Amino acid sequence: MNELISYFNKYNPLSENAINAIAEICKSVNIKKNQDLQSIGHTCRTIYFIKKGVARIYYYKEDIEITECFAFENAIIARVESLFTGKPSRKAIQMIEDSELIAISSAKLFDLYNTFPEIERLFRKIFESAYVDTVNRVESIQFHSAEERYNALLKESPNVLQRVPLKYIASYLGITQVSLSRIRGIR
Amino acid sequence: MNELISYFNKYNPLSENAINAIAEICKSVNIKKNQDLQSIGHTCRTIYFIKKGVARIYYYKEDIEITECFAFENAIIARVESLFTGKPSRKAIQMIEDSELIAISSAKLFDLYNTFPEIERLFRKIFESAYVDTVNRVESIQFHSAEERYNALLKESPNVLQRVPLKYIASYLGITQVSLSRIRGIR
DNA sequence: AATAAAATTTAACATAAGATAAATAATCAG
DNA sequence: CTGATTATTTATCTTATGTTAAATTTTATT
Repeated sequence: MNELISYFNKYNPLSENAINAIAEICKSVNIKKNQDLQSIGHTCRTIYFIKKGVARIYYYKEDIEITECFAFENAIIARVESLFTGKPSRKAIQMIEDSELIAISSAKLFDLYNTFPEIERLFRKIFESAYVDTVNRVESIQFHSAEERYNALLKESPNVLQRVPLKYIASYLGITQVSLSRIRGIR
Repeated sequence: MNELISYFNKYNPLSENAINAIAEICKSVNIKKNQDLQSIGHTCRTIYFIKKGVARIYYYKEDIEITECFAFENAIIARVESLFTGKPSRKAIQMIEDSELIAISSAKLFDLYNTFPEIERLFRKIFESAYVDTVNRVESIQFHSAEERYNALLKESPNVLQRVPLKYIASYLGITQVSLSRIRGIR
C-alpha cells in the first residue's frame, strides 16, 4: 500500500482513518503478460493502481485494434467513459508485462465518498488532473504531426520503446505501423 | 439563476442553503459579439455558465488560431487546463454572439467545497462528465476522417452552422478552411 | 538449436488533406 | 446604398500518411 499512499499524497493527503477505509476496499491482483485485466463489454467497476507493469486501454474501430493510452508504474488506470456513465465499456485494459496491481472497487469507493469527504476530494483531484492530461492530448493529436507526436512520446516516456511493442505505439499515435516505421527510419 | 439551478439538477441537486451560497458568488456578465471573455496569458479564475450566446475557446499554434471547443446555452465553460493547475492559460474564451453569462469565482467556489460537500460533489460530477466528453473527442479526432467529424458535429449541434463561422469550425475539426470547404462542396 | 509465429521494415502506389493564390460571396461601417 | 473588409469557395500543386504486399528481423515454442 505504500506506493498507493505516496501517490495519494501527491494529490490530497488523507487522514489515517481514511487510509484504513480505502485499504479495506483494496485487493491485490497479479496479471500475466498480455492478459486482459478488464474485457470489452463489461461496465468498469474497478479502478486500478499499477505497482508493477505496463497497461494499455484498447478498443476496436472496425476490426482494427486501437490503443487509447498507456499507463506505467505508480499510476491509476480506469475506463472512465464507463466508470462515470455506468455504461458498458467498448474498451479493454490489457497488461503488457507481468504486473502487480491494486484493485479498488468503484462502488465501495463511491460509498466512502459519503463518509470521507477527503476521499471524494482526493479522487476529484486525481481525475481533474487526468482530465487536464486528456485536454492536452487532444491538442497534441490535432495539431502536431505524427513525427512530432512520436518524439513527444519518447520524451515523456523514454522507456516506452523498451516496454511496449511498436504496433501499439502506432495506433496510440493515430498512425499505421507502416507510417511509424517510416518515421523511425528517417533518423 | 433558474437555468443554472436546472443545470445543476441534472448532475447533483443542491439543498437550498447550498444554492444560496452559490448565488452569492455569482455575477452576471454581458459580452458583445466577438469580444474575449477571458484573454490569453491570464490564469483561469472564473467558471462561466452560458445563459445566452455561443462561446469558443481558442489559442494559437505558431500564429495560426485554433478553436479548441464551442459551448452553447445552458453549458459551463472554463479553461480547465489552467483552472486545475493554477498555471496561466495559453487559451482565450471568446463570445461569438452577444451573450449573457453567469460568472462563478473559482476561488470562492473552492472555498464553498469546504463547507458544502454537496457542492464539491456537484462540480466533481460536472467535470467528470466533461472529462468523458474529452475522452470521446480524442477518439473522434484520432480515428474518424475530417468528413466524418464534420457530419458528427452537424448531428450533435445542428445549429452550429448558423451560429459559428466556418473558419472556426475548420480548426475545431482539425483541418484548414480550404479542406472544410472541399468537404462541404461534395454534397 | 530449429522451426514457426509474430513484429517490424521496406517498397510501390493511392489518396486525403495542406499550402498558396485567386475568385466570389457575404458582412460591415460610414 | 456603396465601398471596404472579411469569409468562403475554387483551382492547382505538394506532401504526409494510408494501403497492400513482400522481405526481414525478432521472439516464442518444441
